[in-house]
Amino acid sequence: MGKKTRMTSQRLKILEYLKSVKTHPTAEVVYRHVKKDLPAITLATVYRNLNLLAEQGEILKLEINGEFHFDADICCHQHCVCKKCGKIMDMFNKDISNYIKNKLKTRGFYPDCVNVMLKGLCKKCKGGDKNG
Amino acid sequence: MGKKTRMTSQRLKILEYLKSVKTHPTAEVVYRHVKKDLPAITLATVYRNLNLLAEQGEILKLEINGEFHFDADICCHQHCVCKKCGKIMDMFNKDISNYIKNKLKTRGFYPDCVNVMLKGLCKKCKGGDKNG
DNA sequence: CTTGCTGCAAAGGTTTTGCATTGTT
DNA sequence: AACAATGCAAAACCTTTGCAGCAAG
Repeated sequence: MGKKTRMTSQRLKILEYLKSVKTHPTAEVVYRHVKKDLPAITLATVYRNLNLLAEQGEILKLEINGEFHFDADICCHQHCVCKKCGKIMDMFNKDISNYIKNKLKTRGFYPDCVNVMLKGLCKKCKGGDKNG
Repeated sequence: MGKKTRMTSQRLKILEYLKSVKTHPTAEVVYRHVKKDLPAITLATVYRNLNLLAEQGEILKLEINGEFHFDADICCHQHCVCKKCGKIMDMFNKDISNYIKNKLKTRGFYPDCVNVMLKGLCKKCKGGDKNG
């Protein structure tokens, strides 16, 4: 049985904000937005809630370029990260995730989550990149 | 054309060490091992070299649990990370990588690297985990 | 010789933590 | 009334950077 938790205004706002965007924000960005409605909130509280929500499986915690990013979309999808501008894009390809799960003859590993991350260039950066 | 670099004893040792192990060490771990042969080397030098080698595509830089890990095996493979003990295992499944590459109809993203990471429990931790 | 690389030390940035207080349940 | 969660401040942590001297080419 999971640890007992309480629903606070802070936690609710953080989750609502995350669910309202598709941008995979960092804790700092979540903090800046949530602070508009809850001026007294601190970054520490944001971190604590994001980590707790991630532990509970309510949100995803992604590691990108040395920072944690958070995503309220916990359905199977992939992430594309532009090496130049840092933009993070979602890619919804059920086939890929299903294929990986079916292929999993890992003999000795029991996965509960499959993370697919593509690094490269977005359309805009590819277009302007005459050297790459 | 790539930036001009020099092969130093430090860089060579770091690369040799990475190629000799299958453990995906952090910079700190690389530092501790390389220091045995090069007592004067500093952590800063290790970081600089690891980042340089990664930029040149000679090694992989992985983000796992808030730290960077390095891997001299640049062939297509996947990583399994145990959520309990932190162990990182390789999984060599050419099919998965090929499948992803073939499926990539990303319309507006130009990937040059596909990163597949599985999180879950290793055999040992699964065995001893009566609550999971 | 040139200039890329090193060691050293210090700084930078993100994330976590201790503690007294607050607020859910 | 319990005790989970908060705000505040400080710490912890990993990684990067400035600089003067060193060394690979």
